[in-house]
Amino acid sequence: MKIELGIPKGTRDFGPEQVAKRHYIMNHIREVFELFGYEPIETPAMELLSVLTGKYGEEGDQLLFRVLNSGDFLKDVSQEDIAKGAAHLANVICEKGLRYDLTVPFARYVVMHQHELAFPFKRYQMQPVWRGDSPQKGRYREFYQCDADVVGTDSLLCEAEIVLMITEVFRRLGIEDYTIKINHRELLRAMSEWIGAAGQEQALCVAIDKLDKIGQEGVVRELQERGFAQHQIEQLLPLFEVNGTYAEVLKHFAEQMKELASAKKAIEDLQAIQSLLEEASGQPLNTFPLMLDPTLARGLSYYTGAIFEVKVNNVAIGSVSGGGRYDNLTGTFGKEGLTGVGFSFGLDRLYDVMEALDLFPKDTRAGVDVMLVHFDAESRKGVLPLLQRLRGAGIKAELYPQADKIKKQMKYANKKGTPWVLLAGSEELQRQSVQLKNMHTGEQVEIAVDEVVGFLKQKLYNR
RNA sequence: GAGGUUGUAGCUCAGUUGGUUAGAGCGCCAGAUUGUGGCUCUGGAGGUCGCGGGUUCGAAUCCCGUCUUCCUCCCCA
Repeated sequence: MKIELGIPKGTRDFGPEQVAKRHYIMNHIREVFELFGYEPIETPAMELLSVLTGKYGEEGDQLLFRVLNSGDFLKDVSQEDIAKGAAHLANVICEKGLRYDLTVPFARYVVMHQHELAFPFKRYQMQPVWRGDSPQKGRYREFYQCDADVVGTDSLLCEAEIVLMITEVFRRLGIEDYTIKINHRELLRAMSEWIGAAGQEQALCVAIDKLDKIGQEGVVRELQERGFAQHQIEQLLPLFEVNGTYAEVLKHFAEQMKELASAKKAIEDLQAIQSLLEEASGQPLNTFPLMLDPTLARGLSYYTGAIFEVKVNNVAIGSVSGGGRYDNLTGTFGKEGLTGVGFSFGLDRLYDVMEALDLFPKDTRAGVDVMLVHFDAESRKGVLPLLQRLRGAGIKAELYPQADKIKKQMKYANKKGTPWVLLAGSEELQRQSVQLKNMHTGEQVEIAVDEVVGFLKQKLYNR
């Protein structure tokens, strides 16, 4: 019987080469997170739907993958439930779902473990998340987020350090041309108040967020469709023509909206972030690729303060990182008064960016340094002690396991990109020596068994 | 959720207005080279043309459905 092979839509397999590259990115991110004092945690792939729902806005809830209850999931279903439709029924027969991001599970974790934690609590987390939207470029149904959050402090130093972490990770990865966009939810609120549309900032955000995609005319049309009056739109438009440096944009808004409390809060925060960033780094703000973008909105509904998004320039992939401050995410889990801020790298998009810009080093693959070829049972036995000596010395080594022809063994090593091959037949073993062949250059030397470790160490580490 | 696109050998793709036995390159296997990969030469294996139905004497080709791929919108990492 032949079964149909495949993997679910929007998921992918990763081969050794891809995994090596993914680890390369994750290792750099991990190092930077730890450098800034964040500690790792992990949480389950599944969360209770009661934890997940209602945190991501309406759209987000629809993109949740639900997990069917085990056993007889129909036993408590009534005709009434069925009549109420699929959306209702899903809540009856599913009580678990795959996590949609790492921030909400983190908030849940903090509340559940609050007595064990030292606040401010700084954690990082690199795990897959799942979203049920249709796959396309840079968009997957299963992808990894590399998330760093701190809860229990409203210090804007955290925001400044997020900028520092982003720039440090990008520096290490070799990504040079990128933009960190920053905005503030209160500034968006101020804008909606300013045009007399208080409470409609959600609709406003969705429309103006598209400015760079559909242009000003498109945004006007979008705003009209969403029920904004002509005079409101006209009042709004000049705000987006403001461009210039972070400080200039900030100054513009400070002058325009000084009488609004919401604007005041946003402006104070953004100014504080600027000076903290300058003080922490010892560099003026213009050395950072930071842009104050009043049209940046971000859909996740739990953000309340500064929001971030990072875009790599000249690569057609969506944002590779995003985040922001959320004032009361733990409140819904019963722990009031905890404010948090965090951000996340999208590993898979970073991977796509690195690939597009050809930024991966050539030797990320985790193969062995040397493969031992054997000729027969006798020579295999003779070479086995050497295998362990190599490994003992920290040299990655393997012995081709079965009795195939030399040609086939060599081919195997070549295909895996193994840089060195060690051959030892009865003649060499009798002389207490082996043949070492460099697979890149084709050069081969005969060398005493006792000198192999030293020789390879020198060749491998003194390049 | 809306629109478009793709599917033929392991991979990348040809395949004419529907017409004999569906092709190429790369890869794979074997040999040239019985203790040496990568280059070269020779030979070989490998396909239910995504799946289901329909039109036709005849379908990879036309029609319908379905799944899948990739892309755009929405939204996001």
